Amino acid sequence: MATSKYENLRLQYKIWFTDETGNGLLGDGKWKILKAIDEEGSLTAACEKLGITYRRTWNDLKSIEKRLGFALLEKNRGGVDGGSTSLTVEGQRLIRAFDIFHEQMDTIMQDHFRLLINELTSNGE
Amino acid sequence: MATSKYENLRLQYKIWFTDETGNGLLGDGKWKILKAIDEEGSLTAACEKLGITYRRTWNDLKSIEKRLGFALLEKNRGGVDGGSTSLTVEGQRLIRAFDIFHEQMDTIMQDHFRLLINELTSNGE
DNA sequence: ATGCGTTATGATGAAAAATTCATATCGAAT
DNA sequence: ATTCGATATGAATTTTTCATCATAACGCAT
Repeated sequence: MATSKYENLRLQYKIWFTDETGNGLLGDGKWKILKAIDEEGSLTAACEKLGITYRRTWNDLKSIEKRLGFALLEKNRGGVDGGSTSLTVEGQRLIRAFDIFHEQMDTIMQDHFRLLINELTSNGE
Repeated sequence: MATSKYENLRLQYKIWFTDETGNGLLGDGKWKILKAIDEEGSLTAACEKLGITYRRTWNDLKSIEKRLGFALLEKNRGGVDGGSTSLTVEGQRLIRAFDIFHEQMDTIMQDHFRLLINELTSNGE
């Protein structure tokens, strides 16, 4: 049995943090933004890097700040270079934790998915 | 340290199947619909059960049929009872597989999430 | 042949989300 | 005080998504 109707199925997933009532706090989108900010040191630069609009990103970050109880970002405006945005230590720890979690989930998910596909293809058709 | 800024964080996730190019094929929403159809034996009844519109559901199912290579549903219309919709054997196997996968992921996710929170709360603050 | 309940579809409109455009604010350096 | 580049926001516009309404087609039983 070389091919099966399941062979081109892929698995995708999303994870996100919420508060006790289920309101979204931090998900993949904002996680990527925060990572880019950490690398670039600037919101504007991070947006260019990701190819998303400044306006949109700014809204997203505002909603994070509003919902999360503590600061992830340190913003400075003015100055000779116009300003900058960077992550607080806690922001860095949080995205690092998200990184690790993603790595773990990637492998676990795909492992289990492979098993699932095997089962689907073997016992039937 | 009784409380921490992380203590009311929760984790949520979504999984879905796609084709090789990332187009969504089957996710939680359609999975629930299919389950309801399997239980009710009718699209109309399934929609009422879930509290969603027939029109919407019908669109969703059409998109599944279009993208997936094989049939999940067996539809009959007319007849004394007006008609019916049921799952094919393969449809049943697929949603059963989704069930199992979800169960596995639920426990794995929460286990790893707990570890993550522990790490966040212990080494820092 | 007609009545019934279900599947099948088009058309319209409302609501929400995303994008675009414009503009204000800030502060170090000159 | 003026310049400059980045942050901060409002407002309008477009796009996308979702909900509603109306209506056709179907086929078994009577």
